[in-house]
Amino acid sequence: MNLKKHTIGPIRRVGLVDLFRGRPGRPPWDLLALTKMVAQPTATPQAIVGWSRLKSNIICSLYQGRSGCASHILAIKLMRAYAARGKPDVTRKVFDKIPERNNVICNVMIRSYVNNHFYKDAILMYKSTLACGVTPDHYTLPCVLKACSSMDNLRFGVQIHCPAVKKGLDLTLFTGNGLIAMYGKCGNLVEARRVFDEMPQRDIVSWNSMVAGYAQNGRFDEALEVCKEMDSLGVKPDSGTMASLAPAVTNTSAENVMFVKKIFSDMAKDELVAWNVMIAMYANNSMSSEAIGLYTQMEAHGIEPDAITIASVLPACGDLSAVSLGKRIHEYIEIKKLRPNLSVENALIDMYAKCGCLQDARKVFDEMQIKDVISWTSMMSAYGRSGKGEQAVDLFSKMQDLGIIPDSIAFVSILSACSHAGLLEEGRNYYKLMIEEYKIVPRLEHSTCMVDILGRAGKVDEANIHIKQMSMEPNDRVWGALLSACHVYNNMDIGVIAADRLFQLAPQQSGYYVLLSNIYAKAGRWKDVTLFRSIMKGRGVKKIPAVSNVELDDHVHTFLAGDRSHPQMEEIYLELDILLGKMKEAGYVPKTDTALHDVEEEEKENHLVVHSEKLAIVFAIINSEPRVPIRVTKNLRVCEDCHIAIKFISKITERQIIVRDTNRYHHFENGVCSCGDYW
DNA sequence: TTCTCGTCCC
Repeated sequence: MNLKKHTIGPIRRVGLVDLFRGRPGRPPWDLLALTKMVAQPTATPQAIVGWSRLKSNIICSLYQGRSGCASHILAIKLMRAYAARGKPDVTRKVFDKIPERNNVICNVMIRSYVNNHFYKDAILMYKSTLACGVTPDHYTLPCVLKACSSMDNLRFGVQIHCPAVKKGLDLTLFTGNGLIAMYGKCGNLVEARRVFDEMPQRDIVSWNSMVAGYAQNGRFDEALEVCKEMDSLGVKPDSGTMASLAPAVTNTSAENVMFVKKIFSDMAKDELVAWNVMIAMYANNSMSSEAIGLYTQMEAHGIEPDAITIASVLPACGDLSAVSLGKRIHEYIEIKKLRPNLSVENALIDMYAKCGCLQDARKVFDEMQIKDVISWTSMMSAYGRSGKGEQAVDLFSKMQDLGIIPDSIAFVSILSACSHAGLLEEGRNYYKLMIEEYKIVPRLEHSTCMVDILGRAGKVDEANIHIKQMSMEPNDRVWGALLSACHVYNNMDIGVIAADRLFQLAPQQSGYYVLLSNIYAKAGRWKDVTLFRSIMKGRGVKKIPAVSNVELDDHVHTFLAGDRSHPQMEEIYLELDILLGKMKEAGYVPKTDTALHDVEEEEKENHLVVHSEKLAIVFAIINSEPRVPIRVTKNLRVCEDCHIAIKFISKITERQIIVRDTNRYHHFENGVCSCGDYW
């Protein structure tokens, strides 16, 4: 519709109102059309402005000397239009001008507040309507209950329950569902279940609310149980069921993932939410390739991704260093104008950071109109992982200057940045600041960072003391950090203590056996190394196979150590041989003392040559244009020999090589690594 | 009218 046809000059305005007056019982059709247009998400700013100019007089005129159904219809439309555009304050202005209010108008006002997350105002409005003698009905209560659950306000929720029972509304579908959701969200699952059980009729939302209640409170088995109960009663789960279940299936068993996958596969694939939940579930269960695969399928299905899809799939791109897909998604965000959106932008920063594209991450960060503590944290950890501790420290003070309060995770980020950059004093200060200024109780993650900071700086004894002074029981990561320090600084005494604890806490983690074996290997105690290998075998511990990923043309290629399965393998090994020759000419000496096995030097050298990251890098060299940076992601820490070797490779081939291991980033360029050989 | 999905650290 063209706004020009509805000129909104003063003359026309009087005309409209006159038209209305002349036809009691019917609102002027073109005004209604205008209202509808303003309510559309596609309404232009001009339309809104035009409408605003109308609104100041229109309501007064409408109600002049009359009150009636027609005036109410128009007023309600106007209120809804403003609420839909996120302006509950303007809605309220319209509301205040209405002389006689019935419960429909009050309901609309309350809902405007709730839908715009103004929960306190919604509850205040509810109270004042009660005071005015307007009685709440089966439209009012679900809405007010939603406000209670969003605020975690169990006390007021219970106060709603009483009048609901008096009127028998608790047995109606919508109010009953609202009660279940409220009790569930507020953690009173017994009461939620009671309401659920007493409802004479239930629908899919009742079931979903019940599932959500258990899932949100960490009672995952019960959430799954309710799903199975539905199934046995022939109630078909829908996309809402999947969404409700989502909190229950992050970091969960393969079995649970399969369960949700089954629900998804039995369902019509036309609902965005279902896809979003599936993608998020894959991403949250370290199934990044599956997440990306499903995203591609979704596009093929013609379903348009929204901001939530994007925020769910980007971490998977980051995880696999799939930067070309990440960039494509970035373009999509710009095309669909999904920015500004905090979650999307924060996810973008993280994706670029994990792909080693610091500048791109920083660009997104700088362009953001509003930044929250997560944005700052993401950017700090981006610098941290790349060994740019000073920049992280710099950001931390800027964040403080802006009055943004760092939370527990922000401190994990900055501490971890300090550890990667070897900033011992800064790390100590931040730890102190966190406890003394911000009154944050240190979590295991903070201690892990502190042990890491102390340990990497060679203060192995002090790190050991830190562990002894912890108020919480140290976990395997804390001991693992200490063991790594012992490995770097050849501290066998403390290393054995740490390893001893680790073998109790995480007997299946091969990495720790390898570290301790390597400490023995460095000391030439091959008997102990052999002993450990037999202990590992005896306990059924398997070495996690080293895997390196490298992206080429939107496709992720995976290499195992000693891999010969890749179709281009012959070419890769040939090229590797040539490269090795050049490297040795340039002064490369394989560093063999960290190899686990007690074998002859030459044989050890062969083991090292075929480490997965070397294969991945050579593959990328063969298949990509000169000077294009190579990005490799590894599932374990990069070993000392590979680190030395890649420095040579970066110089010989004049390539930037960016390797991400489990701990951090290594930007290799012209024979130098960004970590300064400190990792 | 009611339910439900996303971002940072280890």
